[in-house]
Amino acid sequence: MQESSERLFSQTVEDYVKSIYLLQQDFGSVSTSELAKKMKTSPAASTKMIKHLTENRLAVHTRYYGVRLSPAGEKIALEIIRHHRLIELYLHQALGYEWDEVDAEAEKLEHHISEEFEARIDKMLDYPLTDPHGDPIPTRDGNIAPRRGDPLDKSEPGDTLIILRVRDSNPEALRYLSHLEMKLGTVMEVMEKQPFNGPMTLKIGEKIHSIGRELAGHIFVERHQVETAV
Amino acid sequence: MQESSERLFSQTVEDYVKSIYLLQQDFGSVSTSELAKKMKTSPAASTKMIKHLTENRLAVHTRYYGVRLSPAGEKIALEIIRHHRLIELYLHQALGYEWDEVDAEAEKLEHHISEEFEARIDKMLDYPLTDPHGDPIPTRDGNIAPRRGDPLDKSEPGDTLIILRVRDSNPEALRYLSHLEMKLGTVMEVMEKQPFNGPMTLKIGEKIHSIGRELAGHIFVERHQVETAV
DNA sequence: GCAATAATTTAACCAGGGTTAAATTATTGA
DNA sequence: TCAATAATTTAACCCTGGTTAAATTATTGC
Repeated sequence: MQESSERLFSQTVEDYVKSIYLLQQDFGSVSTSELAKKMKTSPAASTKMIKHLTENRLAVHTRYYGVRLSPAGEKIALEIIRHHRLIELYLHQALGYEWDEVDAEAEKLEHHISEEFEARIDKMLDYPLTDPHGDPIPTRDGNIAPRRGDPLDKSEPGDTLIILRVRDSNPEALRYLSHLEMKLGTVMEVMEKQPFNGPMTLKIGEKIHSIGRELAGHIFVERHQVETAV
Repeated sequence: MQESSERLFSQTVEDYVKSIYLLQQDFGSVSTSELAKKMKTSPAASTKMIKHLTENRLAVHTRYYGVRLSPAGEKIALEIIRHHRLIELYLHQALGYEWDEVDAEAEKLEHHISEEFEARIDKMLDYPLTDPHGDPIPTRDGNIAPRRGDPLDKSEPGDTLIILRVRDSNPEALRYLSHLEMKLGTVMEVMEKQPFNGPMTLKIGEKIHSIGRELAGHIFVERHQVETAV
């Protein structure tokens, strides 16, 4: 297919750059095999693309070590991520998608909307700051707020917490969380934390739930200020 | 890039099939060069794709004569056209796009929406029958109503007409028509038709407008039944 | 310190969808 | 009818983004 007239880099390049961005924010730099795994291709394909990105000054690579985006690469990543998160929120707010359904749809659309479309949904959503999973939406000029919250599995019994963000990677997990009434803004108290990486017991409203440590690591929380009477 | 898991044919194939459909509805069968022109590629590329479509039983080709879609090809074309026209209408109704802006945006999105998305906007628009240019929207099971209206340049002075459909191909023309208050449903009377392919004079409300014969050929109308008192 | 293992890179290849140039077939007008 | 022209097809090529297999480099355990 012929490349769109207004796009500078192919959809494939956009996808790789976005993936590097998301991986490097957790690990600083990204290995060939991590990238290959995320892109569902062979390490050889990953190596080739890294070379290509480096030649186009979108990334900096240290052989046998890893890759990082250059400022130019980061700019592109943030544009795509902005599209992705705006679309996710739009699907949720305007079309009634659940938070576990938005990622897959946004994944396809993010490369194909115009600046016009971006501007219109941004306005319609009243210039939102976060997507349906609590991730920050980059601004049009390429700024992004830090991700909020600490992993729930680091909290201790007695803590009263509010959910600020969840990992968007696993739709099943998201559906399970909805089912437990755990959503953005939900307030809960940590009751117990079983040893040997065992489950955590949480009090949500009047209900008690128990969730595994791994799932807890996908939920990001902050201490909740208990409201005080005047 | 890797092909999407749920799509059977590439976006390029989808685009060619759609173009063949649109061309063949005017001319019965489509020549290599017509197709190449529409796709903005070389005739050689067009020939190759025609061969590919034929091998995949999406089209039937007679060498040095032309190509037609098979029923399977037509089915794919109608799916894409359904996407296209639903998206156009959605952009118009839900996001305030003008009728001259919707085509370009829909052109890109039509290949990347899910069945889910299609179903949701279809419902939101209350199962519409036509797009913002008056073209019929195919049903989900692949039926399509005939295109309505006859070209305005075939009408004669004295005719009272209603606009049912316009060619969507030229955004500038569409903008010009809006500017003259000529939209779907607009009623007008033909006052004059200059000889030698000269302009037509039209009465719209209390205003008189004159438009060229070629533009008139892009407007499709039907005799308007004058409302009679009870 | 070095052999075994794991990760990375290179090499050789493939398919899709483009290109231009040359060859072929149809069509048309004298 | 037949030469000139126009359209179409074929051939040879390119680029992107994949693959697998082989070669190279790092890392780790003894």
